[in-house]
Amino acid sequence: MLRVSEYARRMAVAEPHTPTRRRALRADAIRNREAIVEAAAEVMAEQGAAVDVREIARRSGVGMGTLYRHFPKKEDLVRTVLDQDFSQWAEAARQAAIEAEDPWAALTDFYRQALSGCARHRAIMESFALTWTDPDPTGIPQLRAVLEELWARAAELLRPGVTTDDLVLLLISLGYAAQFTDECRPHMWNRLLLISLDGLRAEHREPLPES
Amino acid sequence: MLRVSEYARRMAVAEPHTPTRRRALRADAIRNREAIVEAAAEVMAEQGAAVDVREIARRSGVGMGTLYRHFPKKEDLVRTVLDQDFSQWAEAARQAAIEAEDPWAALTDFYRQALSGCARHRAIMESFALTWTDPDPTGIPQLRAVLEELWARAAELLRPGVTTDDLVLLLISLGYAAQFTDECRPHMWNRLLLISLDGLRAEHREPLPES
DNA sequence: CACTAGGCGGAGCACTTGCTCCGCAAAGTA
DNA sequence: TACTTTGCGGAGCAAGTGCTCCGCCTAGTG
Repeated sequence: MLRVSEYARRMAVAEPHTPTRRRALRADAIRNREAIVEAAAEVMAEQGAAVDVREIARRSGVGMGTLYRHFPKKEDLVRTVLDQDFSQWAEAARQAAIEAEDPWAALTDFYRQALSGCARHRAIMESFALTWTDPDPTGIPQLRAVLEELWARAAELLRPGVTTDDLVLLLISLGYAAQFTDECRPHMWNRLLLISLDGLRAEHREPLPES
Repeated sequence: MLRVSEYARRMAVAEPHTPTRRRALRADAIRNREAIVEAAAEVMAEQGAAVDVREIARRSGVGMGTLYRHFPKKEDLVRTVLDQDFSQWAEAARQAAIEAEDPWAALTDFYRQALSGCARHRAIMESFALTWTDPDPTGIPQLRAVLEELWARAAELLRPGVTTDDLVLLLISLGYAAQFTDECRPHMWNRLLLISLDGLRAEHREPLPES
């Protein structure tokens, strides 16, 4: 019969990275992990997810071995950063919306906040393309939920037939424009936003085509 | 003193690919060149310009040497295909516009034609990103000219303050949406288009922000 | 037909990029 | 402090991709 400590060691060998670790992470390991995520977020905002892993290691002042110890696949790191940044971004936009006075201002402020985020974070825009058809999308449902609520609040003011999907696609579409023009004409997307939102108003009664 | 033929040969050695060649291209060379461009156009529409050169060689039934003889850099081939496809695409959209009955229908038909092209040609969409800030842009001026004309024709019907640049950016923005949703919801972009165009109508008088 | 310039094919080079391996360092423990 | 276990660093491997090199072939010519 095995003693408990013996059993624990065997399990630890069998699954060294199981959630119930034998010991807590070492202090330097925690520091390094945080530095990696921070550097990755910075560089992914600038260049998107296709960045060289060596660049992330360099910026975080850490070796390749360390990086891959914490994140066995590049994809793991990318997902971690995306989960974090996408959530923060969506939450900031939601806050902007709930602070608004009326339903229409809520919609406008939501888009304004969200789009200024898109303009400065390449990886977030890219993540739409990845998660749009993903069976287990990361953040889209979170975003959909917010837009669903804004849609419901503004229902009376919205053109008949407009769906939450339309609002999501509008965000993605303008997000691309925002990123596209960010360097040479930083706030040009505001004009398109105003135009599009006016097109969403209830006074337009021409029915929208089936998608 | 040199004989003329001798002189010509020396020149040919000095600049073997000068427009005034010593001889016309061989028949097989012409066939191969066309096959390469055709295959490249096909694969770039599917996958964008980042495609593997070997894939183009394979599809055109030609070796790497042949491909690089005709197009010394991948960039040369990409530009050739893009010039061709972009022009065809822009021309098709222009045709759709001039066949329309009234100025507003012209604008609508132009966008509809252009966007259905965007949806099925990745490289054209990508080329916007490349040529937007390019000092010597390939096709954008051509496109701008058409939109400029449509803008002038529809001036009375358009919201005050709307510029040709707004129309260009709207096209790019919706083009992204069209491509984005092409696989799962092929014509969803039509809804956004209708919404955006309604936002462009003269009845909206709220001034647009400076860009 | 014979000859040759021009064209062809694809193995292979150079570089990038995701990832691994293993000798070494140092955090945590008794 | 001495020792063990966890973590660290970066050279180097493997696969992908742009491009070259060179021996062979053939279209066009006389």
